[in-house]
Amino acid sequence: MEEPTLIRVIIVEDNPYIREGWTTILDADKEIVVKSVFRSCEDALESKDVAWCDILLLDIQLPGMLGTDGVEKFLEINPALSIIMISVLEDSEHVFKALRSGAIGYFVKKVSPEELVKAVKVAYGGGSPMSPIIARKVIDSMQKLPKAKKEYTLSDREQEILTLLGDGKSYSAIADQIYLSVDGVSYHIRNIYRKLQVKSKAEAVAKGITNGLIKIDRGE
Amino acid sequence: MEEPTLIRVIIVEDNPYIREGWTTILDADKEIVVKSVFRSCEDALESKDVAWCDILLLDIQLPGMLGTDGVEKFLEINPALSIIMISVLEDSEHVFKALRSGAIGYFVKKVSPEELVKAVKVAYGGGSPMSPIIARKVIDSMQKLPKAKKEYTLSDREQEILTLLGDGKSYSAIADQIYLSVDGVSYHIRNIYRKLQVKSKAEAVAKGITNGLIKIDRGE
DNA sequence: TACATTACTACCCATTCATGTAGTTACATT
DNA sequence: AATGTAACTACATGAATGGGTAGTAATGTA
Repeated sequence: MEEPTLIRVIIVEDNPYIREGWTTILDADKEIVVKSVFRSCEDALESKDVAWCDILLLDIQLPGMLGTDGVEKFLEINPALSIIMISVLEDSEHVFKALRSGAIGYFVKKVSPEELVKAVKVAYGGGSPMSPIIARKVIDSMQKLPKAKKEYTLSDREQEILTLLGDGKSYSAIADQIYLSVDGVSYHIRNIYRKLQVKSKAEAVAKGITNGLIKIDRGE
Repeated sequence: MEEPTLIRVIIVEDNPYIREGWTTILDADKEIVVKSVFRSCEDALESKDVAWCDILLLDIQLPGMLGTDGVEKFLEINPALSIIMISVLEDSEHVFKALRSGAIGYFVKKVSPEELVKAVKVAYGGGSPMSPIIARKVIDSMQKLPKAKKEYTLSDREQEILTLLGDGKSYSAIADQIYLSVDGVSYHIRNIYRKLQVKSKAEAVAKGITNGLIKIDRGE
């Protein structure tokens, strides 16, 4: 019987040499045990081991379902699974697709045995194993999006009202909610329009969201 | 005269012990030279060294301007500067503020000498040095945002019109632009409202943007 | 062929919006 | 004490909006 502290790993990789190489490397570590090995997402998804294991090493270029597409399916079965992509592909497109789908780490196949073992342990410990180059791609993408925002300066009251406009509220609904006359609301909205250089609710909301002026609740 | 291949580092940190410790550690490496050391962003920003160096190690909790606020100022002076935050603070808020402002790496102060040296070299090599735990926070935030989008299926015509609504166009302006009667536009907008479960332009635009239905041009 | 759906046109109407003008009150600056 | 400004209230008005109803041509489906 194995110790309960062993890190249980599944490998999905079509190349038999790499597959066996990884298995050997990981099994050699006394904290890690490779539970199952598959050559496609389809095979792995049929297995019951997915629900029991901790870490999944997943290739992207596989016969049948691509690894990036498999990520979500594996997580549906076992949301606690930590998926590390290990692929020859290193371009931003694949990296982001994988990470946005729910993978928590990404390595290139030329990974060294030490790195592989470390990656599994890091993932098990709640971290994201990835090369600094991959990390940089992620950081760069974070920095790009919120870039083009002009600095509009709205008062607290104006932001509050703009947010309510984003919820589709009418002047009178806003007036009720913030205890103000309809004309008071109108007063602020005029000022918002002037500052944002717009002339309708829809335009104001659009600029408000794209410039981070409105705190969005994706809750509903 | 120094070799041109030396990695030039600036340190901004108010604690003199840490400051000197880092300097000693980094200077001991033969590829790295610490060019200047400051105890506040203000001091560093006055210096001309910022424009010449490669790496900036920046604390967050400083007297005067916070490191997270300083990031943008340093990058204005030298956009090629790679800024690594090294702070006692590890919460998501500070991590994201720093990284979104333009920092490319983040470490906690208990960083080991080896890690510090490695971080500087990784940053110089175009990577993002950060602990796996920090990386995980970043990945988690990536996965959260585009998550809650329900799949609303709008026709091409509806998307087209919704995008125009986002520009603040009126029914008649849209009608003119896409060669349709005002009532035709009204027809589509009603359907958009039904599908998105909203009842005003502002609300439709808000949902359109947050759910990726509107292609935003931040150009203007 | 009968029936349903889609993409409109067309008309109506109460409500809401955008905007102009004209006060009032409170507070800070000079 | 005078001036200015921010945050409102109040009134007015034409234009735009949202929603209901009805009809048509084109397309697809049973």
